[in-house]
Amino acid sequence: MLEIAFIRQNADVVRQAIANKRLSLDLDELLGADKTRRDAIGALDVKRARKNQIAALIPKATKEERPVLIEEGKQVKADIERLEPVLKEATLKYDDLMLKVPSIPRPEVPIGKGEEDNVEIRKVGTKRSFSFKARDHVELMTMHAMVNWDGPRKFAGGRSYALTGTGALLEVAVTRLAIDLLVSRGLTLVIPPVMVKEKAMTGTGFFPLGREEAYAITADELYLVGTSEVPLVSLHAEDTLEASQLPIRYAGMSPCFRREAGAHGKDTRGLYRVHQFTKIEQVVFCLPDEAVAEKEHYTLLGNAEAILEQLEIPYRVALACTGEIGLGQTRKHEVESWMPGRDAYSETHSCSTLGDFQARRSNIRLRMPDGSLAWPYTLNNTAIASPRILIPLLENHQSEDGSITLPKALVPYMNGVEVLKPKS
RNA sequence: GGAGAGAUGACCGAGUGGCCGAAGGUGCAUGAUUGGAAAUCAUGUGUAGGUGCAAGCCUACCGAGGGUUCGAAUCCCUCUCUCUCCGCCA
Repeated sequence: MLEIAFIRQNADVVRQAIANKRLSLDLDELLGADKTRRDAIGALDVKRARKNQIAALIPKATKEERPVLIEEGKQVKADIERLEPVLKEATLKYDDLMLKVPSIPRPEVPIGKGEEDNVEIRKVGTKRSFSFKARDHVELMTMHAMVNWDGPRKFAGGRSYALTGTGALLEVAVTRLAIDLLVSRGLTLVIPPVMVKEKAMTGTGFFPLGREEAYAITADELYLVGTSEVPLVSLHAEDTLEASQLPIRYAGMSPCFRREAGAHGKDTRGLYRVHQFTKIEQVVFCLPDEAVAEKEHYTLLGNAEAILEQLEIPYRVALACTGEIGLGQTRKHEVESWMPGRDAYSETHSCSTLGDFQARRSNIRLRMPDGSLAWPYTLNNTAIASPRILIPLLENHQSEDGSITLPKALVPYMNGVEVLKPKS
């Protein structure tokens, strides 16, 4: 969320950000709502001031003055009751529009529409060239009985699955590997609630625009989170943090739920796009300083890369263009792992800086050493998301007979097993 | 799920209709005192919005929302959260 004063003074900058992020918000509508709201506040404050004056005068008034004042008080009360709905309506509209104002992308973010406009930063690792016909993860996982495909689709619907046997063990293994790496690098592991109130979704920027993406538990007015970023950031909602507490670095572990409402018919094969997955997410709160945030951003990116390195998965890092970064993000790097079955680098990690966007929305304050109040910056990045990460893991480490040679770092997490042999 | 208690400023805590943004205490800050500290004394110490060049002024906020009243921290209703006991349960 941007500050209204900033929006008023930099309307063109905000308009440009709206256009570059491919949003449809009409800024003039917001500025109009702001004007209406401020006019209403002005008119109402005058009446309220008079109300308070009268209320203070009455106890001191003489018998004769009293009825006159009470009469005026009634009149003022009527005026207030007439003005309040005007303000309320203006405020509702204003609040609604404010939640749709994007943060301003940082200058280095390339302007563009879609994925094709993302800028590749680097490629790491070498794509394997296979001397045999490589299988995709669906074939491999089927050979290894790592997944039950059909059962869940009957009782849980499309895009559902059950990891079984070594498939399930692999998820536990990569998850634990990621946790250990992050903890060794100073992050605090958190297992947060995954059912949250609307304000957590709004506070982190996923609502209102992403409402269709979330599962709602209507009976209890709760929502299933699509990432532990939501509860981890919300952990400090309404708090005032001390500057000395920062940076706060969390590693969240949670199931994640996504309706994939806008992706019907897309990526339907296999486990690339599913409704439920497990993710270890990194979340950082830091001082509102671009240099500090930049350092944290690249540290988070480095953590993700270290995990891919341990898993011996070739990947590339791209700087997402304006059309591909979210409402609140000011900069996003995508880490795309090489997936031979798709013959493409595909997103497995997403590293974002959000500036004070989430802090403002979630009302996370920061007490600076000089006593002043500020808003901390927040950042996040995937550490590992499974089963998606199993796709490059299995596909890149397969042999001709379908067996999987596990990367060294993963072996201890698989009880010393080095090679997984297919069941059939 | 049932019964009860509660929610006031950084913290503790008073306040059951009017001059209460809120007593008192603690903490914190500044100053005085001191060789220095403690103690003591004095002063100050919330957030947000509106307006103004500024000093300031006005408004809102005593868990949240609504109601009664000329006037609500205080009365009424709804909700949320916390605690205690009972029940159920991994």
